[in-house]
Amino acid sequence: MITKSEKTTKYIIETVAPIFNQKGYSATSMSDLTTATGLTKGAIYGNFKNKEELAIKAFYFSINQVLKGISIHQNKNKSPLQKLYLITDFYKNYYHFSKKIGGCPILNVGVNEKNQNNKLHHEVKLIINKTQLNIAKLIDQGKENGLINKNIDSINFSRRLYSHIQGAVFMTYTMNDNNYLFEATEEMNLIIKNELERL
Amino acid sequence: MITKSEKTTKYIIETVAPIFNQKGYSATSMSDLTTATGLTKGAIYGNFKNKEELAIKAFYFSINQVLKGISIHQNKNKSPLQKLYLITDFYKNYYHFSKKIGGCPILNVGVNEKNQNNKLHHEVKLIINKTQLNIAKLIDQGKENGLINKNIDSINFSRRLYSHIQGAVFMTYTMNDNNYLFEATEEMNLIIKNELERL
DNA sequence: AAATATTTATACCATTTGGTATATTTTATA
DNA sequence: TATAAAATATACCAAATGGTATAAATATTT
Repeated sequence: MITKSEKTTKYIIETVAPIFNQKGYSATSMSDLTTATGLTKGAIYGNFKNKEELAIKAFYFSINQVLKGISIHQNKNKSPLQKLYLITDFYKNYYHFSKKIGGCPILNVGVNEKNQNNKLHHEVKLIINKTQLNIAKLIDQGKENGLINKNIDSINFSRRLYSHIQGAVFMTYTMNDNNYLFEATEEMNLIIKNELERL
Repeated sequence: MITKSEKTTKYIIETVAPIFNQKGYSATSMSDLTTATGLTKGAIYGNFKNKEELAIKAFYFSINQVLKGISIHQNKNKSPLQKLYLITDFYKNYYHFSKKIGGCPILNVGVNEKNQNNKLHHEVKLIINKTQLNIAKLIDQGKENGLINKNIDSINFSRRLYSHIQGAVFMTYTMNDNNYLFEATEEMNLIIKNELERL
């Protein structure tokens, strides 16, 4: 059964996540959260230990939105090689996608919480490592299927790809210019084709 | 003649710049600044209109440290093509370099002040545009010298290069792993060689 | 429907925030 | 060295900060 507080807990997290994502942990005040939710501090502190706990849960909510988005997009094809292309394709629309959740949580928390909130920053590192490993796994599967060049260092390629993507995300956001993501997608697709694909 | 306040003004900016760079504008408090400088609020507000004005001057100080670093490094060679390689080479040591000034001011302000301090965010956009234009100019000079392929779209290539660099800067900082910058430098050098250089 | 448990609102707390008016000290000028 | 000017320190301000104790209201159970 779903209790009342479970519902409000969920409601708070969902309403608050984009705010934390936009402003960062320390720049987001409790009053930001009460006005956004329409609730009082009593309600918030009744469901969360403190601001930090709420921020971490909100971060996980935002991250899951992104991961779900990627996952759904990837399911459009079963081939591991095509799944790689679907990743770069997902990021083509990432500016529009992530705007709805207050920006890219990985970029924002990665930069904002470095030397600030260590717990949050720890979480973002875990997510990045996990994502990179998933990409590397795809490459390994492609090798087994004979679609991807066996000489490729999977984890190294995955790191390069991820770094490339995040660079374009940063530029697109900072310059408010979608083209960085478009250009990077094209470039990455070429790299995948030239370096990964087995002729 | 150099007045007393000009000296303290400079001292304040230099001491305070890495703090703003690390923590961001809103997370840096006046008390952070007084304890770091050993001065009182009276001294600071005697030399700066408010926290924002100081933050902007501090940002410019940090940025100039980076631009100076690049400039000095570039002066090692006169060829525009070699100057491009010297840019990527500069970023090989950028983690160590920028740590001394509290991180990469472009990355930090670009992300931190998006939707926060508009003045600061405006400044970072100007710097990025300026830097990208400078890279494009180098490419154009290389074309004139006959060293660089004339079919290259200079500004497009410059944007890609810059995006690539910032991605590696983000990853290196967030993951506390220098290798992202090393790997990106290698990759960029190859791209320059394969796409830009005229055989 | 009454009693109990859960959830939310209210009112408060000490501390910190950015900023200012003024007193004090330090520096430059006469 | 006395005096004027500039720079810094002190003491304060209202507003906002994260957090809490408790009262009120809402659900749940009996």
